[in-house]
Amino acid sequence: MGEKGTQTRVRMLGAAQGLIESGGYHGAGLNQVLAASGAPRGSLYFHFPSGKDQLVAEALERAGQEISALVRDLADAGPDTAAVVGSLLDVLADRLETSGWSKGCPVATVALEVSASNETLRQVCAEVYRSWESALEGRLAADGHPAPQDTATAILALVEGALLLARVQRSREPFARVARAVAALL
Amino acid sequence: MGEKGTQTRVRMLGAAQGLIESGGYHGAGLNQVLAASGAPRGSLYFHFPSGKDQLVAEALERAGQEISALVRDLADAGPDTAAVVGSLLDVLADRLETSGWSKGCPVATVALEVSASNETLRQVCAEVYRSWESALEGRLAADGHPAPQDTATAILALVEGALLLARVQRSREPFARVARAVAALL
DNA sequence: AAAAATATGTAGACCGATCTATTGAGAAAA
DNA sequence: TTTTCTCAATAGATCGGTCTACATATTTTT
Repeated sequence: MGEKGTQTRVRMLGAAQGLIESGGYHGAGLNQVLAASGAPRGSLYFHFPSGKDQLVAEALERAGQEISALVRDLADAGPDTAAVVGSLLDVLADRLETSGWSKGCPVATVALEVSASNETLRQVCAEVYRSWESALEGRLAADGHPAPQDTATAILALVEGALLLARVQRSREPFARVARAVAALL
Repeated sequence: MGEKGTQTRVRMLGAAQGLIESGGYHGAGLNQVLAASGAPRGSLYFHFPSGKDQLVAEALERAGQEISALVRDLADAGPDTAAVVGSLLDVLADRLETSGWSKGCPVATVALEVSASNETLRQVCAEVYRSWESALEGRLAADGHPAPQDTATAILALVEGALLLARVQRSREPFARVARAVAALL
């Protein structure tokens, strides 16, 4: 794989990631991905021989790793779990608002869209959530928290719920309320 | 509106509701709605002159009212909020599992799909969530709970998060964990 | 070092399928 | 008879995917 090839590939993945995040699987039409990345149609099937599903799967994995890295960074920096989750909510709320309420959870939309119709992509999404959950659980266990597994799942559910509600209502309010609830929970 | 007309209309709404719930906006193709309801193409545009968006909007409102009624019934029956939320989670988990992991939140998928591209439907979804939230808040306030607003939003976020995670992972486990977290929260 | 051969990408025309929407004739109900 | 509603044919756009020709590197051969 030459230099130019990788560049095009990365551009296409980035374009797909952005479109998926704001409009899900069906919101990321191949024509739009191509237009956004400036690549012609043939290049897509050169770099992603299995077509759209392969492109979407790789874009989801990339997005998943980005959030994982974010959680890891915050987890290393924060004094305790409560502070970590607090700043995670802040970062996500900022990201959502500054994007014009279009960038919420990068996998939730696809997860719900395809969970009943595309087993491969469903598993990709499940794996992403699993990795986030275990990152949270690790930090909770390190803090000596009782029931780290239950709490990690609950925090993930709260964050996903907040992302959904805030996006639909176009308001940071759900984040603020959830943050206070998390403080009470931990 | 005659008897036969209403029947067709209701059948179409029901078909749309089911398809939307398992595959979202794009999962509910008009051909599928028509096939599932046994109605011809022309009838759809007779009963829903504004086309697909009107059909989807009414289906979402119907689904919203069904869940509102469920929450209201449970809220009237349960001894306290913790018990109410517990049985709500049970009912939703049963519904999800028995449907083959296809019936989660009836509005979440559409909400995420269209929140950046269809202002009308976005507002319909926002209104549905608002009504559920206020139903929860009412029960919390009646129980004399401190910060009923924060807690209602947090519970709704938890429930939505659990529906998402359980559906993607095809497991009741997220419900069980969230239920224990809710018990700790209340 | 020059030339030939091979691998790596680019480029867009084109295909069948599917999508939502429109139309108008005619059956059923009031 | 007039309104209500059904029914299928059809339109036009867009979808994901395939195909072949072409350009640009990289390697091999002479």
